[in-house]
Amino acid sequence: MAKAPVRADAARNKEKIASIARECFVEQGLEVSLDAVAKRAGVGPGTLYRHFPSREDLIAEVLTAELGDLEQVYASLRSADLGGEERLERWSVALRLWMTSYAGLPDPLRASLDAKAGPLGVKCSTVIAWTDALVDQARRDGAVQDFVTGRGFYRAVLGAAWAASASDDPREADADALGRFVRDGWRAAPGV
Amino acid sequence: MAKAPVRADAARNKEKIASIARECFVEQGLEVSLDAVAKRAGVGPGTLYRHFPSREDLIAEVLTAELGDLEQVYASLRSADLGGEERLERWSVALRLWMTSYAGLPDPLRASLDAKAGPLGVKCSTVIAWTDALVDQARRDGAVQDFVTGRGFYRAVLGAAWAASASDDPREADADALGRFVRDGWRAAPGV
Amino acid sequence: MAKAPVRADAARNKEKIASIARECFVEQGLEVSLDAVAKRAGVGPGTLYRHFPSREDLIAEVLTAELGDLEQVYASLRSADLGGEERLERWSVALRLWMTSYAGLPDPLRASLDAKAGPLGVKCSTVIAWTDALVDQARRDGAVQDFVTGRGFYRAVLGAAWAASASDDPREADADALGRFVRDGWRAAPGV
Amino acid sequence: MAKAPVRADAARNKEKIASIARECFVEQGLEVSLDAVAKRAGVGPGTLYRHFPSREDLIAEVLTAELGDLEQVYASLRSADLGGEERLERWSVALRLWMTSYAGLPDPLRASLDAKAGPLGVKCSTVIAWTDALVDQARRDGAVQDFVTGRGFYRAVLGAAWAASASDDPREADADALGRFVRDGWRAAPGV
DNA sequence: CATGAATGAGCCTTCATTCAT
DNA sequence: CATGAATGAAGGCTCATTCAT
Repeated sequence: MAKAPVRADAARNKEKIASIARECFVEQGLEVSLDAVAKRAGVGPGTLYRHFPSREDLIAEVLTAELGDLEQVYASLRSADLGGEERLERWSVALRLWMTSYAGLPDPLRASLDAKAGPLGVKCSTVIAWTDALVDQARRDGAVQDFVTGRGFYRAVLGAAWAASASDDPREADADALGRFVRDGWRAAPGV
Repeated sequence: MAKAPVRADAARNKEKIASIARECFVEQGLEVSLDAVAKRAGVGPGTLYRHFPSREDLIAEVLTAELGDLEQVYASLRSADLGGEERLERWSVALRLWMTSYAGLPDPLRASLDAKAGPLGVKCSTVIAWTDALVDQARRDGAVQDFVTGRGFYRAVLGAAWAASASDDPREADADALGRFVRDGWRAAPGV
Repeated sequence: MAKAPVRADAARNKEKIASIARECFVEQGLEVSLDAVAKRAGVGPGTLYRHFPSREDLIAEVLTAELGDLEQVYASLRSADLGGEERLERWSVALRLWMTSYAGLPDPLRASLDAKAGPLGVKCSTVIAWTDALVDQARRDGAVQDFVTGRGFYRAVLGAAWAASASDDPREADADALGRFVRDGWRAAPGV
Repeated sequence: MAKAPVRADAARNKEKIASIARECFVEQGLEVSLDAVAKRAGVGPGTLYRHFPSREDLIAEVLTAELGDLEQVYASLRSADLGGEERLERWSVALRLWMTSYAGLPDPLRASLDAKAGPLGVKCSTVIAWTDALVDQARRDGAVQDFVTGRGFYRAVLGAAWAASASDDPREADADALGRFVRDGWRAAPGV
């Protein structure tokens, strides 16, 4: 009952494609021609298609690597001796950086939020679960407002990440300002 | 004093194109084929191109109509007997609705924020100016935090509008939640 | 029985168009968009079309001015105290320069040679007649071979002018070399 | 030693396209719509594009067949027991016929003379090399004038071929007359 | 008579996806 | 299984010519 005798060369190919795709995404954004990726990886488009039937599959695969870094941040924040507020603030920064690993990433991320089934949706639900855990932890500290959920937090940060990502000009300031909106809101604190 | 002896037929055609384009945008989003718009408007692609050399020009034109509604909201808010907070909150809702008039609108809006020169940029700077005025008014009421600018407010609402706009499912709830993030932030009020 | 009360403004317009067209031809070659010419002349395309129903008409008109210069050369050569050979050689040079007044001119000139009826054909037949006269004169001096006709001479020079006209690089040398082919042929003189 | 494992079907397709293109060139000249060629060959425009990224590539390919004939002429002339003059004369005729295989061919040929890099330039440099060899051979026989080079000879014949090629009317006579110009020049032999 | 808006076929190119090899 | 050739429907854009104003 041999399960799946995954051929070594096939596995190598898949990995190769993913690693090249990552380079392309970094250099040219997520809209690169898949043909170009295949060519650069030294395989035919059919091979790419076999391993990653859709662009989203490829993105999901590539994002796994970055997910590793994010998980480390998550783990360290969980155990860190920090207030809930500080913890969540750091998480939102890490989240935003992850969401902007490649130009154009926020778009498929949003799509996967709405249609949860896709390959990206699976990856993202992990991140949302982490966010949920951190939000809960913060809630126990009384550090977040009642309406805040992990999913909502994730979506809000995603919107800010998207809005801050300009084509040429990174404008870190804008990203920071948007972070403040999401964290503090524009409204002057009641009673101030 | 014949400044622009706009020919009647040309004007009619331009208006026709814009109105058909609006229909197409509503039905299929902003990515529709321009040739399809032309065909449906009963004109050749060259005619469409004459009036609107780029997709952005067409979007800008179509958006002008919606801008009229928004201006009314602006005017009424300016003169309304409301606290700065309430005023800004209502503005943010109107802004969001305007920004999601068509599927895919937030994208060109963001692009026009970064490259201010385009035809959309011109339209949008008006909206930003209105936002600025309302933010200033609210600031005099002590209703907004110091870091808030009109442009920043606009961008934050845009991000929320984008994040809330799903392909199929409007999910009003999400839009509201995102509105709260932008208004109140996730952080529990200091001192709570 | 007023014949044709050629309106003054119409005449002025026609002249204006021709003069602007000449500028465009010099700068961009004969392939310029007629719309562009019209726009630069400050008239509508319809007006241009009324005066010059085809591109060829426009070229023919513009070429008339250059024709004036060429006629002067012709007149001076006719009366000059020169050998038939020298005379014809100088004519071939003048002819070639006229034929390359604008980039792309040789093409319509050749077309008008074959379809003699067109507006250009009329102009060119004058030039061919001059050439004929000079060839005859030279023949009486025993300076040309028997097979040479005015038309043939004209066509041979046209071919050389076309072949010498490169896009960027004028390469006068090539033009000279081609002139020698047409004058002397590649064959070593018999008896040498 | 599999150097180029050219797929059989691809090769067949490429050949098919080239052969259809040849037909179209013969019937309608070199300006045919490439889409039309593709359709007639029963392939999509993308397939044509894959094999021949530019019109020039297609022309170059099609010309290769004719080149075969020309090479045979070259080979037979090289070894023929002929005087240099006769040899070169025959070559000029073959050259002219090759240059007028299709309506409009002289234009890209001239372009490739100036910008030697393109796909046509490569093919043509072969022909020029052959011409050079024949000119040299003729020079050793004392059959050509000093100023004659292979390249110049080629260009002169090209100019004559262009000038002789009318749209409708082949006018063989004219072609012959132009041939005489290039061979003998219009000038009566010195000393006559 | 001038105007310039309208036409609309046609150009080349791209690229996700399929399928013969 | 890998390959890469083939597909073919768009896409945006141009411009000589016509004709309503």
